[in-house]
Amino acid sequence: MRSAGRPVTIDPDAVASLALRLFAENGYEQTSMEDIAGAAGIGRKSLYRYFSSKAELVWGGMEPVIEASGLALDEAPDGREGADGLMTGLRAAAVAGVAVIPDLSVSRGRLRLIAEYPELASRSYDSLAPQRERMRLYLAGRGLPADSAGYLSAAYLAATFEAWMQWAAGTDPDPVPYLLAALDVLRVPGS
Amino acid sequence: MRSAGRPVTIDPDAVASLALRLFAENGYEQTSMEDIAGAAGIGRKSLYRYFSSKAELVWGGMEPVIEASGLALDEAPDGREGADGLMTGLRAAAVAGVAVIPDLSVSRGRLRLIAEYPELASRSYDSLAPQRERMRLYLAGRGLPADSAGYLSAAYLAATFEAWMQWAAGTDPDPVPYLLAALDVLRVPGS
DNA sequence: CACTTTATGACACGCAGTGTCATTATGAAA
DNA sequence: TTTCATAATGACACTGCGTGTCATAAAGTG
Repeated sequence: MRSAGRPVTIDPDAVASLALRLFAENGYEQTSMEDIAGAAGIGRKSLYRYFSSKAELVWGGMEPVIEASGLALDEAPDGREGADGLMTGLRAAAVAGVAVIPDLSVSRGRLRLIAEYPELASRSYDSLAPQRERMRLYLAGRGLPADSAGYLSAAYLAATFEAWMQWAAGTDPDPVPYLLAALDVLRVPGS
Repeated sequence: MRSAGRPVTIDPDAVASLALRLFAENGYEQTSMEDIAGAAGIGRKSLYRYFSSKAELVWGGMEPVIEASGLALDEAPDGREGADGLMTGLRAAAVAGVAVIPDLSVSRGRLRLIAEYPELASRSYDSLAPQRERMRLYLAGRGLPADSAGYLSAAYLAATFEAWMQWAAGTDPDPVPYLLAALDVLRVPGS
């Protein structure tokens, strides 16, 4: 319900896109927030209003993917289906993220940047934390012991993240085979 | 072969121990590097000579554990033993780290601090990177396809890290059962 | 007693991230 | 049109991490 006030004039997507280009050209660490703000024609403080951190400029674009993956979990059948059913749910969640990516080459650029700078890669732990919790609840809600659910969701996220990294490093158009191969290293305990 | 020069007067272990105490008392972010240096009776620059970052004060103490785990991999039998043999190697590596910990309660303190501050937890990705690479080579050197080795080592580290977190959150003296339970979510693909 | 080596810390700098506050642009109401 | 409320904007200042430089002090060696 916006009724009054100055409307938004900054396009966050355009700014993130610009930042990504600057990072690719001059390097992530060599590009300061002030550089980005200057190139975008806005002030540094305004930049921080849309992106809470420098890393957010890179990771922000991955959020729809993560969100879609979480939604797929919620929509999975909620009966007790056993270990095979759980693995099917994990596969569905992993693959669901791919569908919402408008331009795979942009995501590849993001992920390559993340792979190149440890500072960005380590942020995967934070960026994927909500998804880890969601996965944990999904598994625990289907009969998996609480501790196993925690271990499996942690392993799931690490494996799928590695799959995305592997895909980004190459030139294959489709990330799905990478994701499915990554899930092959997982196992639902007690089955 | 040190022949001349002023000998070391700073005890890094004592400084890290002091820092850990300050972090626990006043909070990690509320304790600046200058606070720590002041409490230790040294200068800020000298503090940085022994610890390359604030996080290093916390994570540094975990390095012997990680190193011991890596050594266990090198010492594992190097024949082609199949999937069961590989899992045995992983278990040996995970458990080997426990043996070198002089005082479990200190490690518990470290890990609780890491669990409390996302900034520290996300650093696990960097701190465990050498171990991830070692594990990858171990697996790839025993017949596992290169991509599977990458996925499995990523999942292994995430699961065992989560196991350490779970152990640290509780009061059980022995972390080994947590580690073994975590490895139950892993699987050697193609078997 | 020189001499060499090395720890030490004072000083300064760049940059991330945060807070405050005055200014400006806009739509809505009078 | 004028006034008013809303919200974006950016100027300024500040804390703290991490880095670099450089002069000084404390030891062992010849």
